Amino acid sequence: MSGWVFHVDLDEFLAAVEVRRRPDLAGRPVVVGGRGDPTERGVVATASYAARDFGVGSGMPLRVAVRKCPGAVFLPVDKPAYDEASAEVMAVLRALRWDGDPVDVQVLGWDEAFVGLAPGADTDADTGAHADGRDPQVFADRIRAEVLAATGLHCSVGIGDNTLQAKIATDFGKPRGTHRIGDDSWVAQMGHRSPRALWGIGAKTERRLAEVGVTTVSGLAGADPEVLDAVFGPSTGPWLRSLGRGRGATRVDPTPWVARAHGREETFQEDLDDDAEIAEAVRRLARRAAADIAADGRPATRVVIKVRNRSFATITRSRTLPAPSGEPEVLAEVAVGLLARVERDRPVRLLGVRLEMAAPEGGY
DNA sequence: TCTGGGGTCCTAGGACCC
DNA sequence: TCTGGGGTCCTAGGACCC
Repeated sequence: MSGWVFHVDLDEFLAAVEVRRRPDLAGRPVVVGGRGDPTERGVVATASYAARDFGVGSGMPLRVAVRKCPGAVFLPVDKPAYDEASAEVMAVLRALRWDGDPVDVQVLGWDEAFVGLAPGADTDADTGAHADGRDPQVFADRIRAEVLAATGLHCSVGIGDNTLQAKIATDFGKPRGTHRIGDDSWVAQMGHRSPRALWGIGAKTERRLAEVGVTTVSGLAGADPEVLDAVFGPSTGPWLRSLGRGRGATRVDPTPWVARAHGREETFQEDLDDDAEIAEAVRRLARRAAADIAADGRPATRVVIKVRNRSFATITRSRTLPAPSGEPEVLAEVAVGLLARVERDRPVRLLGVRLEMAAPEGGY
């Protein structure tokens, strides 16, 4: 074991950024999502805690949210504002020092990151990682205080012996708090819970695990590896078992994230039923995605389109290009051409175009 | 009351080749 | 006599996360 891992997660991030620039909204139910119009198609991206008291939560259709909380303030998703606020927070984290030693930061998304001591700082000869007298609780409180002082935003911090434990611990600390889960307390804190509590296990996997008799984290830890492999495959099976045992990366990886693909998709306010209109929409989405990969300076190797019809059935069609291309019109033609391979029998609610890119120079 | 938009990774079957 | 077997690429779909 090489040291503590911290997981920093901003509280009600999108709503908090909105409140920061509109202090009159403080304490009020605020719902950020879609274009900010709760009569439109769209879902809740973030609800403030005051809105959550009314039963509003992430992923909920805006039309449902407004029914549960008619008095809420509905705001559109303002990506540039959150990009900016996120960069502020990450800069604070990167500037942190723990007893004078620098830290590594691994960004997971707009509002969360792992933080850990950079290699070298905590390896005090052979004494072991936690034997150097540092108090992780004190440092976690410092992280919260510094982020708040520099950005005006509240966060919660999880402490773990690895990334999985730290990530899960944060939820127990929310809001505005800290919590620790370590190898020494994993079973006591997590053993009795549903596997769904683990980062990476969703509703579907929870159900499939239950079908083979695994209904708790401890049950997953002790499950027959052959059964897991047979049900989930030779890669996913061992990984699931390791989750049950509370295993995760013990090092924070500061390598900057490099995108594999860029995509654009749109759910239409009114379903499209005209082939020419559909083709034109695909062309438009392809051009936007092409602009995204151009900004990355890498050509596309493969084009994928996505078509979701009125009954929510989703079809994808893809083509690997004979040679990589960054030409918007070439990519748009390929995307439109893929439409011919979709037998459409009803109106379309969503169209998407994704461009997979060539690996950057030097690989990932 | 219908269910966003941005991503990643894994699985599985068929084609193709040796 | 039914028609090895392994490796790799391509395609479609599924699951998950923020």
